[in-house]
This record gives sequence, C-alpha cells and structure tokens, in this order.
Amino acid sequence: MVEWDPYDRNCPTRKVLDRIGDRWTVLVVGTLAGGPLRFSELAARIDGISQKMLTQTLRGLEQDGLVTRTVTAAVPVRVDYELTTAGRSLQEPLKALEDWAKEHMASILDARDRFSVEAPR
Amino acid sequence: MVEWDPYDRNCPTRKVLDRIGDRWTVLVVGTLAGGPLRFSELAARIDGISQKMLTQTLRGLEQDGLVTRTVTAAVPVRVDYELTTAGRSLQEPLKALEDWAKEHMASILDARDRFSVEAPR
DNA sequence: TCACATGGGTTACTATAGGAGAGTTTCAGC
DNA sequence: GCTGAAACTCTCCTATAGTAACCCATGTGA
Repeated sequence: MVEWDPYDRNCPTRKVLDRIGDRWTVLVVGTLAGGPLRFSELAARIDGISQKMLTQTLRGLEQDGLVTRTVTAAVPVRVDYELTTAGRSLQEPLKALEDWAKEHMASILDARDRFSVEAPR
Repeated sequence: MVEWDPYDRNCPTRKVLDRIGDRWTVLVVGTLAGGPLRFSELAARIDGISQKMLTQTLRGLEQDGLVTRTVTAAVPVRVDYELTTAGRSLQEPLKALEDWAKEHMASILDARDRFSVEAPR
C-alpha cells in the first residue's frame, strides 16, 4: 500500500477526508444504514437538508462508489439509494464519531458556556 | 443521558458534528496527538493551513474544551496548545476515520475514474 | 537610535458553499 | 390535452471559508 499522508496538501486523502467529514455525508450514510431508501424518504428523515444538497451529497457518494443509484421506470419514476460494501464499511467509523458526539455533548456545551464568561483574549 | 438526535436540525449534536467533521479540526487534533505544540509548529506540520484558519480552528477547539492554550511570557511570546482529556478521547474516532480513508483510497480513486466514463446522467 | 527579525496573531477582501424556492421532465390515468 | 407526483435542476442571494497583507511587542546588531 502506498503511504498516504493527510498532512500533505496534495495527498488525495485530503479530498476523502473532506467527503466523509462532510456534515450531510455523515447523516446520509447514517440514514441509509437501515437499508435502501428513495430520494424523498431520505429528504424526509434528514431534517433541514435541501434538495440541492441531498442530490449533491448522493452524487458525491455515488461517484466514490459508496452508494448505488437505482432508477425504476414507473410513474412517477422511483429512485432508490443503497450503501455499497465500501459504504457499509464506512458506517463503523462514522458511528464512532456519532457516539463520541453524543457522549461528549454535555461537557462541550458546558465548556462553551464557560468560555464566553472567561476568554480574556 | 438526554437522547440526542443528529437527524433533528435543532439538535446541538449537529454543531458538534460540524466541528469534529471539519477538515482542519481533524488534522489539528491528529497533529496534537503526539503532545503539545506551539502555534508555529502546528502551522508548519499541517501543510496548506493559513494562520487565520489555524487560529480559528484552535479557538473553536479551545471553546469546546478540547485543547488548552498556554501563553508563556517570553520574547517573542510563546503559545502552546495541548489536547485535554476530552480532546484525547476524540483521537480514537478520528483515527478510525483516517484509517478508513487510507484503506479505501485506492478503490475510491478507482470509482471516481470509472464514474466520469459512465455517468449517463 | 533605528532598522530588522520573530511569533502569533488581525484585517480586508475574494471565492466558494449552501439555502430558498420556482421551474423542468416524464408518463399514466382521466 | 391536462393533471399530478417524484426527482431533480436552475437561478438568485447570503454566509462562510480561504488568501494575502498588515500589525504589534520586544530583543538584537550596526
């Protein structure tokens, strides 16, 4: 395996980190964890995502081979998205992040409160 | 523990996900993993980061109680940054992400190449 | 004493990302 | 021929990320 180095500006891992660190990507992958869903179902479950961002995020994931896009010729057209094997393997690290976020929420909110009081910048 | 739900737009976990999913945050925390460093050392190791973004990222991490900022009155001033306990606990999920990125780089780059050929959008 | 170097930032500006919302396509059924 | 629903797609506009240049306090050598 080549030695990837995210600390180098030109290393492609930078782009991959951008993709998987993206807010919407985390949420889309997490939502698809339960099985395939269609566009409108994703939009409904991920509160606050715009159609544009959902389309963009899905295209990015599709491009990276992390989700598949299946069009069913019906009326109206039906489009399903599903995680690939690689996509499912991403669930684990993302879940770790999600769990960390949940676990440390309280202390972080606390720290934010204190910070605004002190902060003798 | 309260039930946090990142899929709700108003849940504060959203903000936390934004912070820890941030490209620079991942790299700064990863760089600080080896022990405390001063501002200029961080800037040198994280290729491509600007002073402004480094300052901003560090302020954010400090605000969330993930790093400490220590000013030593010397000439010129010396400022050290170090991970807190909470900050160190973040290393693990971030490392998982980094590892995932390294492991799947090849197949992702491959998928990207194929995508531009097909893609009968 | 005065220009210069050094570390750790700000400031001012520009480029890109993202949001709101209207418009588009496709095709069965009325 | 018109309607309606799903899944986009486009336009406009604001907010955030990013870049480059400047600032400030202090010690040093000429």
